[in-house]
Amino acid sequence: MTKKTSLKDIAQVVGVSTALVSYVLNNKKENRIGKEVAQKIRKVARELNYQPNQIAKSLKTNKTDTIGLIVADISNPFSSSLARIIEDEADKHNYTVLFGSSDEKPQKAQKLMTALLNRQVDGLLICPSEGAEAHLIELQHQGVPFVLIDRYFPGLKSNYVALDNYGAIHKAVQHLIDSGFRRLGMVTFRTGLFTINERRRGYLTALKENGITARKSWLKELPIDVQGADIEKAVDDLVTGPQRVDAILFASNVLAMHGLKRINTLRLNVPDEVAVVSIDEAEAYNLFHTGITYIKQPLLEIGQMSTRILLETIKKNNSTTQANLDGELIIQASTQPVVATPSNPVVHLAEQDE
Amino acid sequence: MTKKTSLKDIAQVVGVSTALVSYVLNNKKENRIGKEVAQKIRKVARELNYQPNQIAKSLKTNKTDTIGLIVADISNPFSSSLARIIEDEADKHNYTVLFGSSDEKPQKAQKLMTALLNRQVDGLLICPSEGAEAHLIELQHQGVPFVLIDRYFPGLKSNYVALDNYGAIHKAVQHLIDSGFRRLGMVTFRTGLFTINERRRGYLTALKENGITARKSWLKELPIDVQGADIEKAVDDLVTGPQRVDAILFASNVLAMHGLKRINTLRLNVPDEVAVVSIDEAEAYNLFHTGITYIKQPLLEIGQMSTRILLETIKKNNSTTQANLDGELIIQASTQPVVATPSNPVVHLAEQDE
DNA sequence: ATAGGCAGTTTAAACGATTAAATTATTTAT
DNA sequence: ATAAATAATTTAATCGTTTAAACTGCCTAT
Repeated sequence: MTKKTSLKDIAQVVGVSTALVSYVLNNKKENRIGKEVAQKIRKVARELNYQPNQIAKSLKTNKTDTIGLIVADISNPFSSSLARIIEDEADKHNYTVLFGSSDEKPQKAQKLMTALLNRQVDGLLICPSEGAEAHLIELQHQGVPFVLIDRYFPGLKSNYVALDNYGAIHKAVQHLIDSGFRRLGMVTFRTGLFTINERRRGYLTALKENGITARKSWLKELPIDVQGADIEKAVDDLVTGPQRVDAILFASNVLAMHGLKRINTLRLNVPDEVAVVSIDEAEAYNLFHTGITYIKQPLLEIGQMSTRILLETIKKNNSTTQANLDGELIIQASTQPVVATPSNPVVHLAEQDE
Repeated sequence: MTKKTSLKDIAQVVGVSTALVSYVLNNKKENRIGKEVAQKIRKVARELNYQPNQIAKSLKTNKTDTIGLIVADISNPFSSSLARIIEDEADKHNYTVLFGSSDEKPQKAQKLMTALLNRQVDGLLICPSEGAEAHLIELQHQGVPFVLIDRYFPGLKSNYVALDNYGAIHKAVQHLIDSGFRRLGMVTFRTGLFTINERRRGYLTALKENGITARKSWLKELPIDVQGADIEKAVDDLVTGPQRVDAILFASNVLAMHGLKRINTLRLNVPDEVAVVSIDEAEAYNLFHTGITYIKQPLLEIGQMSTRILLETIKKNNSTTQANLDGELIIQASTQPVVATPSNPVVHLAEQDE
């Protein structure tokens, strides 16, 4: 790369000190600088196409105007949509975003954070994996500003912005029950993550409140690094056998994606043979033969809010903000009450088997 | 943030100069450093959890081990998948990725590049928008290493890695014709971008070679910042009227997404009423009632190759690499030859109307 | 006349690393 | 014993900025 022009170059051309050039270009000490010199400096800066070296600036000011974003996988639509919102919000404040994918692996997340922090990011937006808690405490001790996104740890007093998972799933389950479904399967993750387990709690509580005994076989908990085939297997289990369900709730877009694919392959009619609700939206749902009822996460709000909180915290480490946002239940055809037909008599077996 | 330990801190504790600490921790002058001192330095560094300040290092070495990625929109699955591959490849070489979305707007792309370059990224991976050429030439003059991804300008001698668009579309069209479809619609973008126009050329040439006269109404060219409704309208036009097509080729995943949504809404049977081919793959296609034939871009290769070329160029500005990679045609049910049935006699009207 | 004030500008240190060159200490050869 | 060679370490400049403090004229008030 050819050398870029520095303050020194401008100073030399104009015949002043670099300090003065710096003052002028940063509009400091405005009233104490000669008008003509200021103008000349600005003119020369423009002519030489001066671009400040942020690295040098950062070294001195201890600020990089850069934030780090750590998600599980940037190629996941949830993550990339969020990334885009965060990028836009950061840009509004002249911040730039460094990113990395943790693959849900704590040690990879840790390595990422170190890399980002060594590059002196001013703060972090983190979608934490299971087992991240200890390291987050470490971050707090170091005084690194950060905001958790989508997930948080109830025992950790930190900023976070997340969906009210319990409430969202509770709402979805209630809707299914109100629509006449009673044998409700759920495909979710098996993990120690509080927010994910809140989804299970929402499901179980709503069933209980409606006097439905949850069957063990209805709840499919899969590892967080699940493969598509496992999800398909879970769906197979749910829709066959004497204890088969009449509705399935997918706890994430990845689960729904593979689940719907399987339902598609099995040529199951939705909602006649099985109703479906998903958490997260996905453009993909539009391609399914039936509109999919889903819980719409307030992504824009999550992204903007978390970014703003982070930038606030960077400015002055004040209070802790914790936000549990409401999800909106978007009702589509996949949970329409089933109308009885001769070939498909509506018989809800929930209370009568065994 | 609490102050991190610096070379100076270590030097003070051990009672040596910072230079020596630097030499030890970077394994320089290995044979000329006392064994015990070296060990002690390493020990103290570990104890104080020393993390080098990359900013300071960068200022001195003029290297940040950071590359910038500029795509049209990081939330687009094509971009985010690529981003993930690039991230992984960069990580292998201890590079970190800064990203930004240009929204296909040249001035936004320019602003982004300036921001990234001021942060002294070592090089750029760019998916350029229309009108970016002048600015890329500027980059070359500045000696900024960069590699274009997915798109390039034939008049610009620069590194690039892209799909062989002409060949890919040609292959897809030939496949449609071989499968018995003759009235082939195409939904693509209207733009000055060479690579996009290569898609149109592939389509028109393949038609011509097979003795099919392309009809103007078969080719739908939409603005690059197209809205979903426009795409749906284009599909409506293609599948209705006396000149209606029997197959549609979508020139990108965004186009296919909305197009298939519309086909879904219209309850058109694929491929009986209209065959479909798409460029780019998408998980979403799995949710469609029929498997979608598509051109699979060698994403992994594109991402890895472009990153490697960039890192090579950063190391020593040598030659120019230009790669046009082959797309693979993945044939699914959406282009199965239509079998005649009483209710759906196979009559291809291509040559007989008007 | 002369101290004080003000406008305009420069000096110089600092941020945290790297690294060529200089320095000091030790060993070896004569 | 002494010069030369080698080993181990330090000095000091540098990267491109920022910014407190010092400086230089000039003007004004006493």
